[in-house]
Amino acid sequence: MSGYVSEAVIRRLPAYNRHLHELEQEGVLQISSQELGERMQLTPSQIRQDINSFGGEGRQGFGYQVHELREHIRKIMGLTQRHRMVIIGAGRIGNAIANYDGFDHEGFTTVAMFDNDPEKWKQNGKIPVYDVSRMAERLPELEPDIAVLALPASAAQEMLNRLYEMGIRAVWNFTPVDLQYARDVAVVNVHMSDSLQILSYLMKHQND
Amino acid sequence: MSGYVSEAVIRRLPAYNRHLHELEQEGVLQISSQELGERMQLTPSQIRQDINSFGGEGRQGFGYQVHELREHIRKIMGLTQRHRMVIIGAGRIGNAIANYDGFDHEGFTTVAMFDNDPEKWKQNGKIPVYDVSRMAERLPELEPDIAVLALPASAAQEMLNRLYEMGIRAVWNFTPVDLQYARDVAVVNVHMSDSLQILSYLMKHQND
DNA sequence: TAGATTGTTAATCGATTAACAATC
DNA sequence: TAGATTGTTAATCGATTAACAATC
Repeated sequence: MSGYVSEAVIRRLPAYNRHLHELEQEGVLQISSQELGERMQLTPSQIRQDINSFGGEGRQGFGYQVHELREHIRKIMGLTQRHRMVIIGAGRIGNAIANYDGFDHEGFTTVAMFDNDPEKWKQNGKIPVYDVSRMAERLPELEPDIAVLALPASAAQEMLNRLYEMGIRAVWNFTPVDLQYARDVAVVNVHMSDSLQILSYLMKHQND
Repeated sequence: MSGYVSEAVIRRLPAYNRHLHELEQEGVLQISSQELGERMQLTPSQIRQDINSFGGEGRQGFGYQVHELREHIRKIMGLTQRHRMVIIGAGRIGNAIANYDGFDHEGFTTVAMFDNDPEKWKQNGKIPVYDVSRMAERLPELEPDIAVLALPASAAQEMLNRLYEMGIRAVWNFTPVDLQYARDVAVVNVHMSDSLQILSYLMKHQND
């Protein structure tokens, strides 16, 4: 039965999606919680708990239909519809995201970028780069549902506030800032420095 | 007393470091678990439990010395020493990492990149790009302690194996692959697609 | 049907929060 | 000293694991 999906499960959903996709490509049609667990390094018990919590269905004695289960996951994750992203900041990170084909392939299209440097106001491959001060005019026609923050940390919070006023309710944050936001906004952080610091910690404590 | 530091605490360490750094820059000398908790969106209780678990010390009636606490955290995270990184893959992601000044500033220097495209075997700003097939010859003089995987997913696992043979014991993985590795290797993943998919999930379930 | 594996309840484990005595 | 806030123990909460009856 599909009830409350815990944060812990939500964080694992992309891994389920990824592993089931791999299985599909290998031509595997059906898999038990035992086998999937070995692959994903989770216990069979946890696999079954997880799948039940988000309403996936298996068949006693057989296991789970790979394709059916993946489609169910894609549906509840909102991956069956396309998303339109605007990237705020056309620096290294902004451009790396804009040019990474993978996201487009997974349903996330970058429709425009914004920067305050006039040098950058030009077509960048398929993606136009606009003046960030003209964002309010541009957004209605662009119809983005996600904004990507790839600008200096010092400008991040105020930009989020502006984006909120313009109707943006989902933000993918690449700045090393813990943003403050209303409860009706979804924010996911990619704190790369944090992740590198964790690696440093693990290196130092490998033998503990 | 400094005992076992849980995974959950390790994941929060970079945020402590970041917030204490901000406080230092604001000229704040001392802070209570109450105030720090408000800032970091954690309960005072958790702050005290966390700090005690990694051996930080406060003073009853006063709170924690900001600078002293941060230095303690930097020390146990291994951030007081420099790290030398090699980036495997000189594509968009590899270059974005190489050229992001922030990491260098925090003690992580990129000493070289490797790629299999001869077009890219040249000096890239301050960073040389070498032939990936010559990695074994190059690594001894470069003395890296971290390898960054920024190459196609299909090549990631084998590259990790090769790097292990060459003595690398810390890997920062940007490929969308769950790698298999020996217990004496530290691996931290930056699964950007996963993070974007989680955003998609949150957008869809904002009103649940 | 018999065997396998799910769905689900119960037990365990770990992390967070609460409470308060210790002490600066 | 009195007030404030830590350090630490106990209580609670949530997530993971184990167990097993249901059932394909």
